[in-house]
Amino acid sequence: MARILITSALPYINGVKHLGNLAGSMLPADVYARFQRLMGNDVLFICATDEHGTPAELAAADAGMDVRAYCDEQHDIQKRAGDGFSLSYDYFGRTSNEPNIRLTQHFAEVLEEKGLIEERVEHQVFSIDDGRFLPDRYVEGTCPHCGFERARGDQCDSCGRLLEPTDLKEPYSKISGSKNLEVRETKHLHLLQTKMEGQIRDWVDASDGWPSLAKSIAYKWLDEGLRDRSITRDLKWGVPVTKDGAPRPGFETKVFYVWFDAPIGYIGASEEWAQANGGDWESWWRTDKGADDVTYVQFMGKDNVAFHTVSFPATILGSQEPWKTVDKLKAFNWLTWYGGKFSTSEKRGVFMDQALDLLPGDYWRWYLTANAPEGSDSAFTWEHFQSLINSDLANVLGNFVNRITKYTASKFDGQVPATGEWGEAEDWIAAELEQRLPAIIANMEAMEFRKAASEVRAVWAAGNEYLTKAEPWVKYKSDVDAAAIGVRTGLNLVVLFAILAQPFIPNAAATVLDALGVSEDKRSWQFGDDMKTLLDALPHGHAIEPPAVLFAKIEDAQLAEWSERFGGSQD
RNA sequence: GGCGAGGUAGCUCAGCUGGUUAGAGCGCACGACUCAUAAUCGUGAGGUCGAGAGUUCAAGUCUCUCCCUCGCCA
Repeated sequence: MARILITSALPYINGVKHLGNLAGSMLPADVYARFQRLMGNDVLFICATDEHGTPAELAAADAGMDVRAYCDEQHDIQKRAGDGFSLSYDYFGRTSNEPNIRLTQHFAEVLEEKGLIEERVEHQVFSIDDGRFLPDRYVEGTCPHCGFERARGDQCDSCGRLLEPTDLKEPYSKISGSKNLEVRETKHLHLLQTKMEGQIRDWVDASDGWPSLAKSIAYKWLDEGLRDRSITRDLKWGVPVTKDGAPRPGFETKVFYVWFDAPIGYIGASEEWAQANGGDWESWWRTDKGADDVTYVQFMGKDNVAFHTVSFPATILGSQEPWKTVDKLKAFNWLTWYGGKFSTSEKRGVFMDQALDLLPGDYWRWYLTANAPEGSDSAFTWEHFQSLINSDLANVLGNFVNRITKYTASKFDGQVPATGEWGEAEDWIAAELEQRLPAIIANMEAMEFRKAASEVRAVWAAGNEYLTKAEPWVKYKSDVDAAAIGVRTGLNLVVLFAILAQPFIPNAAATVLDALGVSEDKRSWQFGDDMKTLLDALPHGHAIEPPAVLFAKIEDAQLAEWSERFGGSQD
C-alpha cells in the first residue's frame, strides 16, 4: 500500500474563494485524494487557511473586527464552503495555529544556525497616525514622472514606472489617508537565498514528476538569480520572531512575513491533524521517521509554482534537516470568466458560497473537473455549464440510472434478475470496459483530470449504447429470460458507473450505491481482469430501490437569472 | 517594455519525440427506438490547423518573421 501525501495550495483568509481557486487546486487535489483512497492507498490530504499578513489585518479592520476573531469567522466560512463541495481533507488547519507558529520559529532559528539568515537595516515609510509601517503598496501619492495622483509606492499604474515609496510626491497612507508620514529605519531578517542557489538547482535537476510548466518556471527563477529576501515585517498579526525560543531582541513588534510561514503551514496543519486524530505526522514529513516511502503531491495554480519549487524548498533544504520535499507537482492555469478575469468589484464570477446556493456541490465539481484549466486557461460560461451538466450528468448518467432501475422495478419486481444467458451485447460492453477502465486509471495516475472525466463519461455513454444493443424492453415481449440478462447487466453497470463517479461527484455516487445496496467495502477501484464477474457482481434476487432523479436539468430560465445576477454573456 | 502561455470544426477543447483520408464533447440536420429526466442510439454536414516564408521525401507538429488574445513581472 503506497502512502500519498497530498496538499492543496492554501486559500488566503480574506474572504471566500471563487470557482477559479477551487478549480485550480482544492478540487483537483480532492479528486486525486479520493482516487488514491479508492485504489487502496494510504492518503493524508491536508489543507489550511493562510491567515497572516497585511490584507488580513485590513480586511478585519474593514469588518470592524479584531483580526483573530475575523480569521476565526472566515476560517469557519471557508471550512463550510469546502464541506459544501465535499472536499475530503483529512485536516483543514490554520497557519495561525500553534504548530505552525512553532514550526516557523523552528525553521527560522535553524536557518540562522546554518548561516542562512542575517539582520539587515531597511528604510521604510512609517505612518504616524496609523501607528505602523506601511508596505509599499499601501503608500500612495503623486507620480514624480507623470503626475498621476494615485500612484502606488511600488509602481505607477498610469505610466507603469517602478517606484520606491520615497519617490512619491505628496505621499499619503492608503489605509487612513493620513499624510503624516516619515521614513524610519527598521531591522529585518533576510533569508540568504543566494547562498542556496546551487543546492536548489541540484534539487530541481533531480526532480522528476514535475510537468514542464513547473520546471520551466523554477529554472526561470534560478536563471535570473535568486535574491535574498526579507522574511519579517513590521506587523502585529503573524508569527512572532524568536531567538532561542524567546522574543528576539529588537523584533518584539515584528512578525514573519506571510510567504515564509504559509507553506510551512502544510506541515503545521499535518501536526494539527495528528493532535486531533492521534496520527503520526512525522511519519509523513520526516524521512528519518518513516516518510522516505511517502509520495508527496502538491496542487496549485501557476502563480504559486515559484513558491513551491524555489522559495519553500529553500526553507526546507536550507534547514539541512530530513524533511520530505515534493515529488509530484500539478499546476493549473486559470479558469476565466467568459475569457476574462474573475472580478468581485465588477460583479463578474461566482464565489464558492454563492455557487452552493444555486446548485449542490456535485454539479460544480463535475463541471470544474471536466473543464479544468489543465493545458491552458479555460473559460467558464453559463451556457457551457448548462450544456455539460444537462448532457453529462442529467442525460447520460442520471437518465441511465433512472431508466434501468425504473424498468427493474416495474418488470422485475425490483429485484436483480437471475436468469438469461450472456450474449453478443454483453461481449461488446465487456470489451469496452476492458479497454476503458485501465485508461481511466492511467489518466488519474497521471493527474490528467479532464481526460479522466471524459473517459468516465464515455463509459457512461457506452452503457446507453449497450442498452440499445441488448434492448430488454423488446425481448421482454417474447422471452423474459433474454430481457433479464440485459436488466441484470444494466444494473451492474449502474453500480460500476457510480463507483467510477465517486472521485468526481461523491454525493450522487453514494446515493446510487446506497440505493443499489452496495456495501462500503465493494466500492473500491480494484476492478480485476474479469469483466464477466464485474458485470454480475450484484447478488441475484437482491432488491434494489430506484433512486430519486439524480440531477435536475438546468433550465434556460435559471440560466438567464444567474447570468443577470452574476454577470456573463451580456458583457 | 521584458517574460510566459496560447491562437485547431459554430462553441469548449485533444492532438507525445514531424508520417496513412486532422479528433472528441456540445450544437446542428436526418433517421431509429420508446425502458427512461422530450431522455437514448445511429448516420451526416462542418476545419486551406492565426498569416507568410523556410527546413524536410513528409509539418497542425521543427525554424524565422508578422498579426491577435490572455496572464505574469519589472
